[in-house]
Amino acid sequence: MPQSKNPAVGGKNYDPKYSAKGAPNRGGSNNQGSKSPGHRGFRADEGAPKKARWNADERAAKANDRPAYGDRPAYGAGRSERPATGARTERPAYNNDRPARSNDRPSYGDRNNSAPRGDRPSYGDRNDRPARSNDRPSYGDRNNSAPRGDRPSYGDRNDRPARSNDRPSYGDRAPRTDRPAYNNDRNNERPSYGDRNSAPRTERPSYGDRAPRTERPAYNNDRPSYGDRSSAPRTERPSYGDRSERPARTERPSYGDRAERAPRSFEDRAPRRSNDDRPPRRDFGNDRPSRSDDGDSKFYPKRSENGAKPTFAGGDDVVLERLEAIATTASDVVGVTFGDLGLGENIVRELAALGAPSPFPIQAATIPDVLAGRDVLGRGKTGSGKTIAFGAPLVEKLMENNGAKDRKMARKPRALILAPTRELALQIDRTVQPIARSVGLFTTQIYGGVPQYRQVSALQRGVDIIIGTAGRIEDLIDQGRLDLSEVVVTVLDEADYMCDLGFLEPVQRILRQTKKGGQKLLFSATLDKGVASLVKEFLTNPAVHEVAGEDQASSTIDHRVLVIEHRDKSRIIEELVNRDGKTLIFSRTRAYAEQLAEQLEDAGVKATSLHGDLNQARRTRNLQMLTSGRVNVLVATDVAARGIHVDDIDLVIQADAPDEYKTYLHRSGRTGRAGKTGTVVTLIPKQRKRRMDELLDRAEIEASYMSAGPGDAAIQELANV
DNA sequence: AAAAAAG
Repeated sequence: MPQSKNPAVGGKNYDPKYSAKGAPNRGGSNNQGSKSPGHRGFRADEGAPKKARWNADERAAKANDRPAYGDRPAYGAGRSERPATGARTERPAYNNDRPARSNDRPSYGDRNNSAPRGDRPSYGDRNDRPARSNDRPSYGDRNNSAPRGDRPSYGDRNDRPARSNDRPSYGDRAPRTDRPAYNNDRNNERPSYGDRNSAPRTERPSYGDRAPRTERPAYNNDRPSYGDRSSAPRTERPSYGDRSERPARTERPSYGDRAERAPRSFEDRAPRRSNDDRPPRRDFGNDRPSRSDDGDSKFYPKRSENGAKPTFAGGDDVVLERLEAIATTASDVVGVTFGDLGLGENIVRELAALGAPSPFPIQAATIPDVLAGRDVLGRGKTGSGKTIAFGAPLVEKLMENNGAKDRKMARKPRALILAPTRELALQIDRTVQPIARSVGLFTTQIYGGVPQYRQVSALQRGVDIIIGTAGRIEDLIDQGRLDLSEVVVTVLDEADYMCDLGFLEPVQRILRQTKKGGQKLLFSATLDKGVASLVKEFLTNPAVHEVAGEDQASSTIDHRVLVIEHRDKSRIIEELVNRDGKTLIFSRTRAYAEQLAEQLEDAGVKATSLHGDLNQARRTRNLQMLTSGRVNVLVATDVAARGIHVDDIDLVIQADAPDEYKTYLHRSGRTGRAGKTGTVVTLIPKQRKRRMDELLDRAEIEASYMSAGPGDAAIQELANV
């Protein structure tokens, strides 16, 4: 019997709860509900709301219903026993696969009452958890809130008048969103014990360090709080999300230098490789230019002397194919300030505080057009400052038309930023939020994997900018809790990726919910014709920008290909990772990422993993572990390929070679940042050599090949580059 | 194959 993910209705495994997944018409009023009243999927019948939501009591009851630990699936249970893919939270934790772990620690039964392990405060604290909601200080901000259990339903919350006054700045609050909600974590979604175990016990410095609650993944630790900001020495400030994705001002190659380098003609650049990276689309038909046309500069008009900008003919497939763009060179922006570009004083000041005193080329190129209200396609290589390129003018625009004066409750959001992964959405918010706050606008993150409560309540208080991922945004729309009809600016970050199979349709559905004629901004380091369908439907006469002189020749990345025997892969990786400095390893599958991380840990390497089979709390925490340096090695799937910034990754290992040149570019773009050097090592079996050649060719990357086996000195040298 | 939704 085939393992269909979408069994036919009535099939043995059919579960109405999941039937709407991915279907264009979601919220499926035609779905069957459970016939038994006690079942969570029970549908009382026609008059009922389309989704019967649990109330607090039901939730509590549900929590109590949970089987005792002893009744749960055996810890040794393999993944195959896991329920259908959809049921993430219920699945036995990963670490079930980690038999080694459980040996060196007491049984679960012992654990609850056991004495503190190492220097970690007693687990007693944990067992007391239910009490948390009472003494937990942070929610005290919401001074009047009833205890969780009694809290009014979401629908009632509009009535709370006090909110807008005592609301702490979003800047201060942000970490909470990230934090797995207590209730959920404990009652519904409590990380399985298996999950917990996988935290590297020995390295865990203290309980406080590891609980997401105290540690607040990613935020406070890494940078001074907003309050402290002014006093924090700018230069010492660690990366700030995307901001740091670009070279530190002081360290990047001077523009003068870059300008002097014989500028590689724009004609040679990216568009060429875009031509045949995917099967011909019907849209492009016979008009697809052959590769030999590439050098024909008539497709790439340069900026004319009078500065007149060639325009992009929206809907013209041939032009889009070539992604005709205005190339801005670094020398064009010398001496230009953000103020010159049309940004207001507050924003300019905030940008400086964020470490961006003057615009980068991609920013200088796109900001005026965004402010002018045009649709924009922007391409700038990884770490070239794209987040600010759209974030800052977006805020400026929102402020101009309407302003921050109108802060009424439950106002509808006016801008939307879509990202492909939750981590990226978070990171974008870390950059955009302070800019927005500097002019009194609010942002909120809307992404899955965390309870929706906080997101919904933020919406009900009223936010101006939404930053999130497709699934949860659609979910909230379906629930009637999110209304995009006033969204006048929409940004797609990693826009080409958002047009990939699986993303395109949700993105289209979301864009259709936004205000007609609203401005659309599409950005990506590898922006190409793949966005054609979106451009055609949603954009009007977009301005297309890219930055000249950003090619591999100017890169600080050393690309290596290691031709190896497949059976040696793990050992070679172990040897490569035996070094100082942060290493990011990409794996094709989640399972291998997990396995490899475990293997490295067993070998004494401080390593962890990042992939979609982890719950969001773990994902955030594990990424933070690399950021903070608590681990040196992160093994990730392509969830970490795009946009994610971690300072000082100096080695990227591709345990599995990517299939697409764009993936290669994005993965390798995690290193060599801030003008620092970085190395990318791709492991391939020799039969893959030819494919690899083609891929590198398309990516316009020059890499050196080398054959190696375990123990070869060459590997140690590589590790120490 | 991965990613993106569950109160």
